[in-house]
Amino acid sequence: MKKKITLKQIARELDVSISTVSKALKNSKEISKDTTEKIQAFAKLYHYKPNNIALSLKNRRTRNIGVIIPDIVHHFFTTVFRGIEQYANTKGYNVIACVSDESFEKEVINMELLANGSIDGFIMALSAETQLKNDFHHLIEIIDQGMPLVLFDRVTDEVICDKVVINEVICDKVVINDFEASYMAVKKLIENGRKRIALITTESYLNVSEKRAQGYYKALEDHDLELDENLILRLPYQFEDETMSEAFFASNNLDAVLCVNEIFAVRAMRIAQNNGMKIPEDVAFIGFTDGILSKLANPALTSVAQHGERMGNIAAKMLIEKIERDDEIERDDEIETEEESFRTEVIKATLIERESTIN
Amino acid sequence: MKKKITLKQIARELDVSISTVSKALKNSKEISKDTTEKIQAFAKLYHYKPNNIALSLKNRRTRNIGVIIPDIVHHFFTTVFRGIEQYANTKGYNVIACVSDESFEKEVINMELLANGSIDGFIMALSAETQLKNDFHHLIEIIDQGMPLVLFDRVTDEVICDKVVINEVICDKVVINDFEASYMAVKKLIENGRKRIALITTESYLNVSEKRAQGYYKALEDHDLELDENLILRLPYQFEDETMSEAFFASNNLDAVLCVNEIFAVRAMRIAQNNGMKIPEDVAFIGFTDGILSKLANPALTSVAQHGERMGNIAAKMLIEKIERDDEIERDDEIETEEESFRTEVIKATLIERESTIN
DNA sequence: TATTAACACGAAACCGTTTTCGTTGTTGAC
DNA sequence: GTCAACAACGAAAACGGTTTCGTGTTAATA
Repeated sequence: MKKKITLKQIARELDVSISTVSKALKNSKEISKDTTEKIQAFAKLYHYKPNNIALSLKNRRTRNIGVIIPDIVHHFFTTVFRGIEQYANTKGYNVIACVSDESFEKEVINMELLANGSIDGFIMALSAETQLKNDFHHLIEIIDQGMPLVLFDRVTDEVICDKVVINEVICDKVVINDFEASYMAVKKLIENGRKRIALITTESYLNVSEKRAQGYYKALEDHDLELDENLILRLPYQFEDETMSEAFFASNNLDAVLCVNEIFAVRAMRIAQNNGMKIPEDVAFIGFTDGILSKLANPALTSVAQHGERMGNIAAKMLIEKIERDDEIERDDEIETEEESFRTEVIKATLIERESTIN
Repeated sequence: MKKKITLKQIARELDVSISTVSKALKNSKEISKDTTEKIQAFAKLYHYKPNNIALSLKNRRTRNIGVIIPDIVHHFFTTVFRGIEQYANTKGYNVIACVSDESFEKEVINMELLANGSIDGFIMALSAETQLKNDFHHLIEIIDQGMPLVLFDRVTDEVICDKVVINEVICDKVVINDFEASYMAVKKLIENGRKRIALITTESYLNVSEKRAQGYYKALEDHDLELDENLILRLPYQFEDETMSEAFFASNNLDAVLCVNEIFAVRAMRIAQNNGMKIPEDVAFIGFTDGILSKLANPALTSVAQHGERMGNIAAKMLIEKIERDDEIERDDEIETEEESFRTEVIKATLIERESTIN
């Protein structure tokens, strides 16, 4: 077992100084050709690689980015994660992953842990509990420390106070146009002749669910369909099948269902089928999150693609740009504080039509 | 924007030395009560937290563990990941995630990157390409450097040469009993009266698929069923639906199918159903990986649970134990080199019976 | 021949901690 | 009054690099 070799050891072995070794390995022209070759040969032989930790300390940059997501066994989040990882890797960054498990406390703890030097910036989606509590002090603190932060999907909303937008959490964001996507989906159903369109959603503190519900309301309204509260089913985020009663399908005479995620949709389809309904003849289904479930469901589910991978790419791009811009500013002696700007990138969702709506 | 405060700044501000601050914050009795209180109050006020990078450099321990998996948008791997993350967090470790994307090269690059000080140990599942090439020099190098390594699921096999076990990659491993699980699944089908049992698997370089195939062979043999090559379908890992021909189901008169993963199973079920076959009356299905697809398929899929979360827990436990044991040894002056021991932990898979086999 | 520039290298500071080993100043014992 | 013991603190090394700024040697120039 040979531990990794250091500059110091190379220096001692070749009887030169540490600085000489360091310079030689970077092909500095300060060092003679002979010495350089000798050192490089030796370094290669012993597989010398500079120690990342030492570099991080020196440069005050880790080339790590922290990603905090509510759940890892979750198609959409992993898709975003993949997008982040992909982009980050091409730029020479590593990803440190933490899972908040939908818990406020774990989110806070994880952030504090990572914020103490381990990473150069955060990309995260808020936990359900955080959204419920509406407590963002940990985010604000992070931002205050000058640590770049990008929120995606589950972001904080603008807080409007006396007609003034007071958005406490000022940072870059990446979202999809949930409202419009939902609106278009419902519009599509209406155009297909559906009249009794149900909505299956989560309890409403989840930001995205709420926006999707809003799109649903607006679409109904714009097409002169009455909003029937009986057609709206609000389920806990993690629910058991019994919660979704067959009665909902049997008694409501519904002919279409919009679900805020694909799991709800696939479960609902099963219950409807068991209830003797034909899909899409009797009832059409549209879900959100175009994941593997949508593709492999029977019938295949029409679904709103959220383009998670692209979202991840963009989030990573925004973060890394900010990190490297900060880097430059720090190097510049001229402290020309160009006003920081924060963007909210909106990705357009697209409806993938499959068997559950096409007849 | 206030950057994080350091010991040095506290020291300057309070007009004491850095060492005094450091000691005071750890309640060293070397420092007077007065000074200690003053320093702690100041530190608290400015939210002082020690810099992880500096600590890592000093302690030569990062409290990070590197996880390399072939794919992140993958139910089983994310389950394991969750298990790793869970356990690691309780022990104060963070997880750095890298995705090899089933590519040998990316696997090597990621490992080299992480191995230079960023982490204290690896947990990984081999990429498909790595298994195909049978090239493990990167693993051996890592082990040689004294970096703890735990393989899970996709592990290296023992290489047997002249009746001597030459397993080049000597490290801890966590696997499930693929052979037995497959055997039991087929046995169950046979006991249910199935006689023409098909196997849908991947191309055979994937270690686990091969073991599952072996279990299938053995079960047939032990129950005096002939092995019919026509009943075995080998598909590329990522395949299009067209590859899985309806002819396979139509012409083979089969009455049961064992699939090495749930995606294959769900797709196969669809094709069979489209072919007019009733599940489970005409044909029964069993898949591997008891994921969300199995639960939500229609009919629900009987599936071999691989207990990914437990696997992750155990892998993390094994790794962290090794890391901390190394730690102790390093601290010990007595260099009593107790022979290193490596374990292969086998997790027992369990068959979750659902509608696709029960009639 | 004296000056100087180029060359090749080393010393030391620095990143932010921890920790060992002094170094003071005070107190108590003899 | 001397000495040891102790309390309270600081200096410095170490972790593994990078980088600035010398410094000594040689060769070219005036």
